Amino acid sequence: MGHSQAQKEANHDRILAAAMDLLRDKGLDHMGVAQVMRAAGLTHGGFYSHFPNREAMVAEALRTAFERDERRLAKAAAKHGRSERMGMIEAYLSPAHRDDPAHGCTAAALAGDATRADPALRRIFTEQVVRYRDRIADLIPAERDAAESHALFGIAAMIGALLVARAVDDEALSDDILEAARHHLTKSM
Amino acid sequence: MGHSQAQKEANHDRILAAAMDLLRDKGLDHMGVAQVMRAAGLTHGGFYSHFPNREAMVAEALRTAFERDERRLAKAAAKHGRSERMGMIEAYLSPAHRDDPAHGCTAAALAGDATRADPALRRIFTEQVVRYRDRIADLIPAERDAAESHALFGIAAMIGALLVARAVDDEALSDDILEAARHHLTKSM
DNA sequence: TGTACATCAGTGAACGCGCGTTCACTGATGTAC
DNA sequence: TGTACATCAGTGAACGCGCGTTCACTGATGTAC
Repeated sequence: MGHSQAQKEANHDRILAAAMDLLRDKGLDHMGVAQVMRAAGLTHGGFYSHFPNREAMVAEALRTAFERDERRLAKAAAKHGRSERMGMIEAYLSPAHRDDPAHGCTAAALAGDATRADPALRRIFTEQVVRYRDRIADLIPAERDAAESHALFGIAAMIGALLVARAVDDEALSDDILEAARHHLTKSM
Repeated sequence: MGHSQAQKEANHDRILAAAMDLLRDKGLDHMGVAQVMRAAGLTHGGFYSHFPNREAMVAEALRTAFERDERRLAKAAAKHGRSERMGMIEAYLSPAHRDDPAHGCTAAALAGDATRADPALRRIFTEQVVRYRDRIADLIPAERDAAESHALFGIAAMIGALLVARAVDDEALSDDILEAARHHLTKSM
């Protein structure tokens, strides 16, 4: 009830934060407007003074989530070193990351949905893949083409491993998948 | 308009075939009962003389789709040989496979959805991953544990590559992803 | 072999529910005097 | 500095649409005589 510019901005941030978590947790299709607003502590009607429609919120949440993931990677990548790269792989393919999709890699959480998503969302997803490729290729000591190829493979393999590890309902098997991916990726990097 | 046991069985098969295609094409959540029935040349009301509910159809379609994928792999795996294995990887990671999900690998088509699916469906998915692991490990000349680890990594990497290649809206980039995965996987196999 | 009858696969209208969106209303905020 | 007024973020009921499910009905199939 009532409002102020500062309040509105703060609420917008809370809505967006809720949207990002639900996006990664429930997927593109299963995050409802009312659910997001409830998670942000508001009622669903007020949604439309923050976004023109659901689609716009999803797009902004996706873009913002990618920006933050990207910034995190950039920060980690700043301190180069082979052991750093290994550490990133270990962290990405950890049970902790598998078990907390809501706060994990957005690209992995949405890779499955992206195929069938609106063109606008696929565009955002694609741009992020490109950024990841470039950023990771920078870390690989090889000719540019080889480095980019290596990076693309690494991205695909890590996302695939995380996805399948999450899809499977047998924890031991899921651990095996992560372990296998950690083993083979750290070996080839 | 009338019926016969033979007709019903034939219709059941057509419904199931339509369901499998739509399952892989649209995903677990976007295949509608009416849509499946229309694709099978029937009206939606008759659905319930074939299945108790939507969930049962999805489960049967998923099981059947996996059985067929599995049989195809078994047949291909029968003729062993290193070049055969390479051929399987090449085919799996081909643009043709990427561009025709409706008739492609069911596990890849549904890896994203499986995470958030009903327990019953996750069970089916998991059992298929296990079968793939065992079947593929049989082809790898190494100690059993190493072979299974290699198989799990290969499965995850191939699914991941296909998924990301499908998600991306830039064909050149998508081709690069497939190419990178083919390169690195055939090298390590 | 022909005839009357029961069965049930398939039809299409209707129902209920969830969800995105709209809308009349509210009350605190911020502004004009 | 105080007072009257306009704005608009947020509320909660209501609407429309899609989709899974139900149901009364149909007519060819298959059976009983």
